[in-house]
Amino acid sequence: MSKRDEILDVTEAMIRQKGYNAVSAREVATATGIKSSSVHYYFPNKTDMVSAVVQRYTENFLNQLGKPLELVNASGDKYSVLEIKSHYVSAFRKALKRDKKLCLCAVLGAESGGLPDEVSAHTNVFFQSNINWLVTALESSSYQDESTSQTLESNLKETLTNTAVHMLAALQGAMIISQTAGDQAMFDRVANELLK
Amino acid sequence: MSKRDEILDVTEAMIRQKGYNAVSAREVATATGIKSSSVHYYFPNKTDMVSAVVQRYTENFLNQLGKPLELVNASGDKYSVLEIKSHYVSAFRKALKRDKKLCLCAVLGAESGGLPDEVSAHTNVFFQSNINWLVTALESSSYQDESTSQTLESNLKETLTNTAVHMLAALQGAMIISQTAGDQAMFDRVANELLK
DNA sequence: TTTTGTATGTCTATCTATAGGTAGATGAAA
DNA sequence: TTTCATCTACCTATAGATAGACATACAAAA
Repeated sequence: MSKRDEILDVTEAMIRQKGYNAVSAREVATATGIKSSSVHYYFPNKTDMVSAVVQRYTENFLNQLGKPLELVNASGDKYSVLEIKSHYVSAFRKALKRDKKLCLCAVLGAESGGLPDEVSAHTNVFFQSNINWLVTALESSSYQDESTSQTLESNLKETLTNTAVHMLAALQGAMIISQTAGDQAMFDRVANELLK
Repeated sequence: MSKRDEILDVTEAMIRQKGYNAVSAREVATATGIKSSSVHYYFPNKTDMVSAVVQRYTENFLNQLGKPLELVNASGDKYSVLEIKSHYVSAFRKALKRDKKLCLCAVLGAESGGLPDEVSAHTNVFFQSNINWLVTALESSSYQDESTSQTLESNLKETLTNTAVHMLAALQGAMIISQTAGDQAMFDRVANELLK
């Protein structure tokens, strides 16, 4: 792995654990076996560095989700609404349980009032992309789903957006509460509610 | 108002906007018209200061909610489940719309991995108290509510805890997304979903 | 083939600003 | 005359950032 990528990895992990302002170039440098001036060689300043982290994180996360219109299960059938939700919840569950850390953008979003504009803008992109992904995925499934056939089509997108924002918000909040309580079962309570 | 309270006010506001590590004693001092050494007169160190902020915040928040077993509406009737939920959602809506700031504990929870233990412990108390409040309030209403009569009583508390954690998580997440997006309507989308 | 040039990645050393915190003087109030 | 609340002055550590030296590697020119 390139040094640049190592720096991004370390920075991401540290921010997810402690927040933007608790991470310094020196600390990142030490953890990657170089000096802080070498960190500045790759990223002229902290804003650039963290912006790169957020962009890469967003990309990776969306890749992990896959294309919202190409989700098929083991039998080759298009995902149902419930399967989409379950798939989406799993992405966050993994992030929490595998890395034992919050979502990067939950942390940055919480601090967003004190971040460089560029960083909070990228954080917002993460949120908006997630909402888009969910709406797109749910939309394609909803047309095949009888339960929504009563809904006027003009309102469908609005309704799905509400669902999407709700899911994203609940999952972000669940990770925060779960981590603060030191109890992963808190996350599962929310995850289960979302799949009811 | 006492200088001590002024310091707590300013500190709370600043943390809610920018996070724990973006707030310094000097900044707090300047905003309250004193010197940083005077801040240390009231609070020997930052951990003490922020712990006091969190405790006061939790107290105030619970006071604002009222006693969970004494909630009555205009007609003098005990709150229904929906009324309880609506009452609870309103408490956060106020915090967001009046102060234009996140919940203090959403911010601290997100940073909790990098906070002094004492501070994150107090943050956790906020979360647990909220969950308790909701479970207690919902419990008293659920006994009167037909829709839950099928539920086995032994499972009721578990079920209500799931609902409570879910609501808290969704509201915290909604505030974060809303603030990052600079769009309060995001919060309302979630609030409406929770009251469906 | 040797030399020279240029880019890459790293370092040491350093700057300025700010952080958290302390010591101890001072003046007003009880 | 002691307590309270404030100040000035200061300390040490760390933050973000920069300048410029140095080594290596590889490519073009002599």
